[in-house]
Amino acid sequence: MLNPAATNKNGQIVSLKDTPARQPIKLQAVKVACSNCNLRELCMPLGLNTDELHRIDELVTTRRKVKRGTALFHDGDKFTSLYAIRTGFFKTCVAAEDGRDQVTGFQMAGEIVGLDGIVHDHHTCNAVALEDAEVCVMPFERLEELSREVNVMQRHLHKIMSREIVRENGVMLLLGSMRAEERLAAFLLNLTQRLHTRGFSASELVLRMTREEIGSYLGLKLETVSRTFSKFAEDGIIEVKQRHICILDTEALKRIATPQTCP
Amino acid sequence: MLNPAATNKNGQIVSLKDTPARQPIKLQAVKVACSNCNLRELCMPLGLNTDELHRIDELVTTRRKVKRGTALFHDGDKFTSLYAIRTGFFKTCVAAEDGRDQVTGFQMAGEIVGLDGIVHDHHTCNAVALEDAEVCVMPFERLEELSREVNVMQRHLHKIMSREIVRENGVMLLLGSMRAEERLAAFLLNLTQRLHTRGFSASELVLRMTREEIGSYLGLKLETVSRTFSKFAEDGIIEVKQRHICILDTEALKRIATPQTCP
DNA sequence: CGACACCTTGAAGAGGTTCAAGAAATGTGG
DNA sequence: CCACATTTCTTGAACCTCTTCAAGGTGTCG
Repeated sequence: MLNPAATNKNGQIVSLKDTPARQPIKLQAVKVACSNCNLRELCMPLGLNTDELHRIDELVTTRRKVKRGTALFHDGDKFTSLYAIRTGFFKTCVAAEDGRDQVTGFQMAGEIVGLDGIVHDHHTCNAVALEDAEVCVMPFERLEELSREVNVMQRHLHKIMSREIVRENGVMLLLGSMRAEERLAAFLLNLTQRLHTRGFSASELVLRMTREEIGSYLGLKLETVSRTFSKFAEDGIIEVKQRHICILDTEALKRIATPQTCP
Repeated sequence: MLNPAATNKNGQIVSLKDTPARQPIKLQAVKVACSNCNLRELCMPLGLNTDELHRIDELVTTRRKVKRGTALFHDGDKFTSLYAIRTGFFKTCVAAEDGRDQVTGFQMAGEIVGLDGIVHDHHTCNAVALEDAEVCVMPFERLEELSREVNVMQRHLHKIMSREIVRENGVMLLLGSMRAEERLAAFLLNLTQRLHTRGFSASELVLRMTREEIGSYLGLKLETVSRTFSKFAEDGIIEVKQRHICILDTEALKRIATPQTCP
């Protein structure tokens, strides 16, 4: 029903409903307008009136392209803006002094990164593109101004931050009390659910990250991730071909991710 | 130098610099005023002018007492307010369907709880007092109104949320990539540092939570927490008498919490 | 004083890690 | 476009950290 292959030639996730212009036009020449953006319902509040919509078009003045493997921002960078992901896929990670680092999240189109920077005026994590990406730059001062004047925008900003807090609570639950299979099952369900929201298949996906990155996020070693994938495949729950995953039995994944205490 | 026993008869942490009135006066009769509160510098932004200070006094209309072991709010409760802790000590925890629950944080005087509720208009975790406590109720609508009108307040609210996000990033690093001793060392250092900020000793503390709650927070079993305490004690790093902890060698704890890759 | 919650410690066991080797995919330069 | 280097993934075997199960000790509160 839904098209699992709604990606461009690089396999990137490009859009919710249609594909943006592919011609190599100068970006500066393209009018950046949230009011016309097909991702608006993911980044922006609903229920804006015409006037408010125009106000919001003043928020994003520039877009920025980020090449695969490079950082949108680094730990320590001055904080100036939040970023709404337009295309591509990111990871955020924090680094300990001894070099260990921990992936704290994976972000896809329509999601916001950069919230970590607000508190100290400097970022405290790295945001790295896992595939060529483009983000909408939202200067934070302008965002604050806007949310003083447009109530729904204010509430929206607060919800975005609260959502991130709640998401991290969930990750803490995962890291603190789940076993390897439960973690990976929960991870796959989370990814597919978010992809599904964006119009993709709920049963087929292409992982944008390595086993090591998945492991870091889930508090496991890459070998454990690989083994657990293999186990799921043996059990007929998923099909694995490198980064291509087919989910054959969603219910089984759900049972694994949220085990029921037998009554 | 600093008085580690700046607690009231119940061992509660009561204040930053002096002790509030102990007489059993009706709370409604006491004028609630942030401008006079000795914890203001912990909850509220600095650099408010006189006018802004008075505006802020309109924010907190009521205080609420929470008995030890009872909840300030539950998972599922309607979200109405944020709470600034005035006295006492809280834990927040999320519950999985199967009954497991995960402590997501411990909060002390001057800290804010309730941020999880914003995104869905309902709370998604429980906030439970670990000792008799009192909180300042900050109706969120009023807080939003205030932050529309007082810029420093707006920025402050954003920083509080961002700080929580950054804190949780740190916990994810801990849960995802540290070993038991590292976790407990980091935990002790974090607690004492926060207590120190509030005028208490940096080397002596009384734990407000059980070994099980510490374990839940750190992703360990209570036995492991207990054993690790014992190990630290054997090594002469701390002294443990039930919930009374004396830190004898802070540097050792730091070395354990952030191991250096030998050069 | 007795009941209850909390903490400590030991011994056995399991789940995940570490180390290692090889296979598959991907990227690079001639 | 192919050869080669590099990265990524898989799988096995030994090991280790933490958990589980169990028992006893300590402290607290009605």
